[in-house]
Amino acid sequence: MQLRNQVEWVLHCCAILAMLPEGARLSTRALAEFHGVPKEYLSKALQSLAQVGIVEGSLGPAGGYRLARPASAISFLDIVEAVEGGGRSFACTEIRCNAPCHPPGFRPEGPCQVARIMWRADDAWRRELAAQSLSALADQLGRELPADLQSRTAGWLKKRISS
Amino acid sequence: MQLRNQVEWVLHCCAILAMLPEGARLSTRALAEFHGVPKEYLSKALQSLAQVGIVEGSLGPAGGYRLARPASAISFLDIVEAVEGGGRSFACTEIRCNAPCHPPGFRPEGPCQVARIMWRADDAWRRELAAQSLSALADQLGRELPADLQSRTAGWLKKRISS
DNA sequence: GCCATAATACTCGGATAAGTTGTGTCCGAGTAGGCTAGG
DNA sequence: CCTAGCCTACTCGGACACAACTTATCCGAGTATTATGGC
Repeated sequence: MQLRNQVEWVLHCCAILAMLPEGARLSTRALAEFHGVPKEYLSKALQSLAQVGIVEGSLGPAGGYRLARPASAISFLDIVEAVEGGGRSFACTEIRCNAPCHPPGFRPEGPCQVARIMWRADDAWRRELAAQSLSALADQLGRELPADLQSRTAGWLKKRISS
Repeated sequence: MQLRNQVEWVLHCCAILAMLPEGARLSTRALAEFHGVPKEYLSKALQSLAQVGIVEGSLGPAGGYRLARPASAISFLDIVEAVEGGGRSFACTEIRCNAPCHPPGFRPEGPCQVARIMWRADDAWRRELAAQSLSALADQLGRELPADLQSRTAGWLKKRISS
């Protein structure tokens, strides 16, 4: 059970976007260069974010992406689910109905006991991610990153910011 | 992020094994027929369980699998990790080091802030699964399953039990 | 100087393809219990 | 009745095949900004 690497990419991209000045945009190319990942594939991941309204793209030169809502209103879960899809990690196929000693077409009421436990763990995972906002990540990065690195990064970004 | 269907299969198999009388074995074929899944592929999953000592197989006729330790000492996490592997769901490739404004070969101290949050969610998932034992599942099944279904199942199993 | 047009830089979406993983099948080797035949 | 050898049923492990998914790459269409050229 592995998450795609796109998840890592967009989380870092969102972190960058969250630290940008209000309204500033960054192009897919700039984000891809900054993280050293293929531009066109990253673009697909960012499109997924745009589709669910986490991020907002604009066309033309000086176009690019910016957060569609304040970073405090975007959770890790929002981002992960945008890329990875919202389904549960455990899919119950109701194999308990296949027992040859059961009458054919038998359907027990209530969800499978095994699935219930797996889903509860899944919910715990989701709760944890839902509790983490992008702004909290940005704050933490601002606190933990060495000052010289922050200023060098800010300088590099300033050259690539559109509008 | 989907778990394999093998996970569902072995969880149900373990539930059956946990409800068997002390020392009784059940062959892969019986388990596969009971759940309506391909015998040979299920066999691979059971081998994974045997490798980590959750289950114990024996050769020859009247051979088959039984739990290698009491059901109360087997957690859902044990079973899931046996099949799915113990790695984390989020793999951090340290793309924060790729920024072109950083000195080449730059390695920050401490784990990536993004990864820390993802790993915390992962830990919550693991904790939840580790807290659920096989015996708890067996108890719940004994309580919730209609009595007639239980006796029909018990009768079917009795014919297939070895030794 | 002003407007129309062209060039540019970006997003969007589809097509394609290689690599990896999940899913399933097949078969031979090894092992242990049961059955049969010969003493 | 006893024992040796065969048969059967099972696990184990490897090899193989197919499908789905991941991870890209490429290209054309659409759009908005900028640059250019004619008036």
